[in-house]
Amino acid sequence: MTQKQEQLSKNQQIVLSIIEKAKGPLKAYSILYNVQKRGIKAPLQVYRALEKLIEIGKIHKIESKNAFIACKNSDCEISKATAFSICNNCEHVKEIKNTKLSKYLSNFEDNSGMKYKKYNLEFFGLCKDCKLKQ
Amino acid sequence: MTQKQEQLSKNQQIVLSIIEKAKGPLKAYSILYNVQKRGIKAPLQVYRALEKLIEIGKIHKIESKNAFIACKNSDCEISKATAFSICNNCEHVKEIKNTKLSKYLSNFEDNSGMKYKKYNLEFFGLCKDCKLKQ
DNA sequence: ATAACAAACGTTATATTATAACAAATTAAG
DNA sequence: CTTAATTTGTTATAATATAACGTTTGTTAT
Repeated sequence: MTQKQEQLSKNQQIVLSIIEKAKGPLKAYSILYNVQKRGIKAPLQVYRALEKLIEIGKIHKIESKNAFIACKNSDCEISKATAFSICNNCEHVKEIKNTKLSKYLSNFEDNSGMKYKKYNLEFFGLCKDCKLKQ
Repeated sequence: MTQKQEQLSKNQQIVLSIIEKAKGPLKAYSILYNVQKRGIKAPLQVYRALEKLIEIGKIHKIESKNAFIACKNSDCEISKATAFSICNNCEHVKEIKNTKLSKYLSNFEDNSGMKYKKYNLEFFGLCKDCKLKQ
């Protein structure tokens, strides 16, 4: 009856719920500030939860922002392949769910014939709202 | 006779030459350590040079590593569109120069019809050498 | 040449992001 | 139960990056 560990620990649940409620990506120390009333006192407790949540694909790190966002993409295979659009003006971040793109990148071979299972792609531009306003 | 500023400043030259000589991406503080004999004493002097060099496309930042690498890709238009392969084992980083890929990504439209001029893509895997050794 | 402006510099201090190290508590599985 | 693995709590500190200030240098137009 070997059962995969599916249950998140208390700290992991707390951190995940904050990130899922947020409208956009959150920084680690902003998460820390938000969870101090719930008993998490130290950065490391947050970073440990983040690490685990990334590992199991519940959240992603936006590298260019050092911020963390919930995964909205049910079929991203344990977060190995991620793509985001980032607005240069309002900083809005959206995960891109596009089968053609992910297939293209997963099958991409570089000039030496090498393939890569894991990638992270960040697009930058103006989101629709910001484009209109300018 | 309006002339574009092409000449790099002293600090910019120093920082660039260190990065160009390196085999792989360098961290800011490692650059700082390397240039202290040449009169650059403070982090900010390095970061300012890095910022400028990125702006003019001479170097790129590898976001997942917080490290900086010289641009080998003469036609990457002022560093707006970058792609790298990163070895998970030996940490070797290579800029990917692939016209099909860059065209594909530059022309990519997300599900809302939005296009992006700027992107950064980081592929992760095992480089050839590391693959053989395992 | 020189005034006016922009870019780069030097310096100190500090903010932000992330991990090391260690012991205790909790949880899962045999 | 008990062993192993994971998670926790805690303190300290490492690594990465920017703010704010005044000065110096370089460029452009007159």
